[in-house]
Amino acid sequence: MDAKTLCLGSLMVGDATGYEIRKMFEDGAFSCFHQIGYGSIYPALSRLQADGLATVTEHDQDGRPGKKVYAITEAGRRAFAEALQGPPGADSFRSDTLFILAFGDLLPLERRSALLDAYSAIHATLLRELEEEPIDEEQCTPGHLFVRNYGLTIYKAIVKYIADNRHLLEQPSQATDDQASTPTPRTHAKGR
Amino acid sequence: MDAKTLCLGSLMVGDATGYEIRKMFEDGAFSCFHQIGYGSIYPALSRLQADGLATVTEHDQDGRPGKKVYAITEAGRRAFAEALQGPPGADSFRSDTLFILAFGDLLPLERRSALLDAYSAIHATLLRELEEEPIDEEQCTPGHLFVRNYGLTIYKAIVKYIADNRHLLEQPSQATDDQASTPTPRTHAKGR
DNA sequence: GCGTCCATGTAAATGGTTACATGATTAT
DNA sequence: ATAATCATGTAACCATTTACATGGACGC
Repeated sequence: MDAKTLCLGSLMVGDATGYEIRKMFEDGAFSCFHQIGYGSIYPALSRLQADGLATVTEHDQDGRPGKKVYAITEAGRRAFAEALQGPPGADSFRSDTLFILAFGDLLPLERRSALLDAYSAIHATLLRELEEEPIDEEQCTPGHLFVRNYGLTIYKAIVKYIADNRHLLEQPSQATDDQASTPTPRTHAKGR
Repeated sequence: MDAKTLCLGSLMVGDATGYEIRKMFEDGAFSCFHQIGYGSIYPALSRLQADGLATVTEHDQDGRPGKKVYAITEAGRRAFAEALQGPPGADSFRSDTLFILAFGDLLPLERRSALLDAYSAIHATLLRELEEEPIDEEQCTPGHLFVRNYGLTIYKAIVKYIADNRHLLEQPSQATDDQASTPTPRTHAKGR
């Protein structure tokens, strides 16, 4: 899903500046399933405007760079509806933390604990932010509700999983507890 | 986390060809939290070899291109342990399906149902594959167990969430049930 | 016969992230 | 004072994805 469509989606919810759009993907409603930075947003908004899919209103503010509030046009709504038509691309999930944790036995115990703490904390924060985010009765569609609750549910499941299973990784047993620079070589399984 | 480190991780588990490494990220143990294609793997393996972090053994097979089995070296193990040291990058999750579903009220009912069915089915499949994947007693570390169970737990949570909440999106009530080319314009919230 | 699995690799294109450049206001 | 928030935009860099090129074996 390209940045243009993502921005159109934001504008479907309401008029916004580039700055506000990024916030929607950082904190807001969309944060759990897509993220984009300024580097994608501003060029996308320019193209949207050039293509007649959005309009701009400049609100000059003393000092600060003039706020550019974008609004979706009728053509923009059509283009968005059309973009929603095609078969969706596959989900993609990447987690360095989980990858590192998979090799936890190469790490000292404190580091394992620190990683687990941080990973739990970040999801607890995300959960809290989603919970606290006000739901605008007026324009909260069933779809928005569905994905919001989805986020809540998954974040909760993650926090719970870590609490319930961190003991698996926090047994001091493992190979080396000191940060040995020579990790114990294990015998490999024969190539299939 | 770059492709080189990812490949080293694969080789830590056991010797493998580029083809087999990709499978580990497509079906196997790592599939739930990182994915890479041939385009990243083969160049990475070449560089690994050039840097002395892996060795190759060519098993010529009649007809087919010679199988190149890579094995991690002692230097490779050290490099991998070091790569695990730094602070992990943030997780990244992207889902076109959830984004589309968030705007479900622009879609006809059948499409909403089809999307939900497909999304549930794919996670059910992923779940089954992870469950069926044999766990090699010998070399199954606590870390591997932790991330495997993590995958199982999350996939289960997703399938369950969809079953429990799809009704939110499957009410025929919504705006247009026929695929209207003019989606009902809603009044926007004032920009903040 | 046709499609899929095994198996490797390269090249181009796409597109996103990061860093840079700028600067006032507001809260601590 | 200092940090964070508001606010826009560009350019270089990096990396992944996609398409291409090749081809035998095996099951349907």
